[in-house]
Amino acid sequence: MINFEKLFYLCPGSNKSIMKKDPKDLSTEEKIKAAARKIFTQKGYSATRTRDIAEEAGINLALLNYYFRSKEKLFDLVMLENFGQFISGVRALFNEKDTTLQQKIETVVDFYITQLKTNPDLPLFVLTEIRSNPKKLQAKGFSKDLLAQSYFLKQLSEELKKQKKAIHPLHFIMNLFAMTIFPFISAPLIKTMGVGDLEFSNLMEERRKLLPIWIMKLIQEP
Amino acid sequence: MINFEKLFYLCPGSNKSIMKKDPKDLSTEEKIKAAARKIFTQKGYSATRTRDIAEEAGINLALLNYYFRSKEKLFDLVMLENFGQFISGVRALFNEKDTTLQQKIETVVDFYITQLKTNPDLPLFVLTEIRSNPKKLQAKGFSKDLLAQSYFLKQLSEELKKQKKAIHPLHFIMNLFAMTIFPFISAPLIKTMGVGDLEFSNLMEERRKLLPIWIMKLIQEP
DNA sequence: GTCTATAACCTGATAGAC
DNA sequence: GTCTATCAGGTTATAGAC
Repeated sequence: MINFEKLFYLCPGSNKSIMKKDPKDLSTEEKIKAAARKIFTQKGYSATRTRDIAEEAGINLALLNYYFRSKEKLFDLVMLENFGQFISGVRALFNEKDTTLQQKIETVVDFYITQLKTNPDLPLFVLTEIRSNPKKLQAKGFSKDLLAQSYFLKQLSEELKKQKKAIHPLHFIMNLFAMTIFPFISAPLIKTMGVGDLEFSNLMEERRKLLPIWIMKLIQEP
Repeated sequence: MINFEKLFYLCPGSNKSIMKKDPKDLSTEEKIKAAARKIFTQKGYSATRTRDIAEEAGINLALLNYYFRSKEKLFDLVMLENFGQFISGVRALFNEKDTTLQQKIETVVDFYITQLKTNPDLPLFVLTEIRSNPKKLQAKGFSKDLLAQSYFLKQLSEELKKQKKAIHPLHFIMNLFAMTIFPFISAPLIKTMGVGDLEFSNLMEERRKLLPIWIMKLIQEP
């Protein structure tokens, strides 16, 4: 077993990164940020009105500007934290030296499924905002060597070489994230086809165990 | 080989469903619709200003309301066409009686990869709008029996039974669409990691061949 | 720090001339 | 059918009292 818990604490804005507090104990600033986070993530930048955030936070509209100056500044803050929560936790994991490839895959699947069960709106938010503003990625220090220099990629490449597979390792990384994240993104569609909330949740629990097996099988078998 | 081309013609709004015309030959109404389609799909409902659509169409703002009465009416039109393009084509395919499971999977992969190469913004648009307005789905006649009653599901279930796998068939359908669509959704992220446009395109071509093999392997092997 | 009131701006929609 | 000019409504941001 590896340091699974650690991932959560690495995520800025994670539920687990702050001690749980009674909403009444949060400072006004924190209340606004929490409300903004919730509504921005759900509806995106343009569809969110600062009035809604103020109401959700239980404070006055003017206070929002008092603390954060503008809607955009507040958004940038939330956006960076959401993005961090979505991806930064993986950075540390990718460079663990003392875990196998399979263990890393198990951890990624486990981490995201847990994360997305409580925060299903995150991927659509992150992907939409990245598309409409790719610059802010690099500002966050996100660059090509996050993956390229990672120990994870090294392990994966070696495994592929061992199997004599001349397939780009990126294919398997895409498969990993696709199979893990996509079901949550398309949940509204899946639920339209007669899958209830409980059944959906159960399916995701099954995937927690199935995905690592499947992904390893694609990597290892001829 | 099956009727692959047919799928395109079943898609309202598909590039292939209209003869290609010089933009100058399009009627004003068509020009507005095309512009609206482009900008709505790229930026979503709220972030789109009717002024932008008018400019893109090369006409005046007032004309937009003259032809379509309101922003929302225009959007609904585009939304239904986009949604149709994204999913309706599959309906017919799912009920072909004379193709094998594997052939259907090959066709779905082929269809979506071709579709998404020219229209990569479609999935994020469709998924975002479905989440914020699930009702419009049923209005379009989309219901649980699209999949539940399909011949595709029947074939898949039988194959699983033959392999004595007690795994919900939905898992494999999720895998199919996830592995096909997700790479396009996350393209901006992938390109940040040093993958150029050409390399990305090549990777997708490789997936056209690899995905059916992988998906069948997961279904068939123990 | 927090509120009310209001300024400044933006956006969708329409009136009316051509 | 197409345009210019403008209205009506809503949104962000600020001024100023407490």
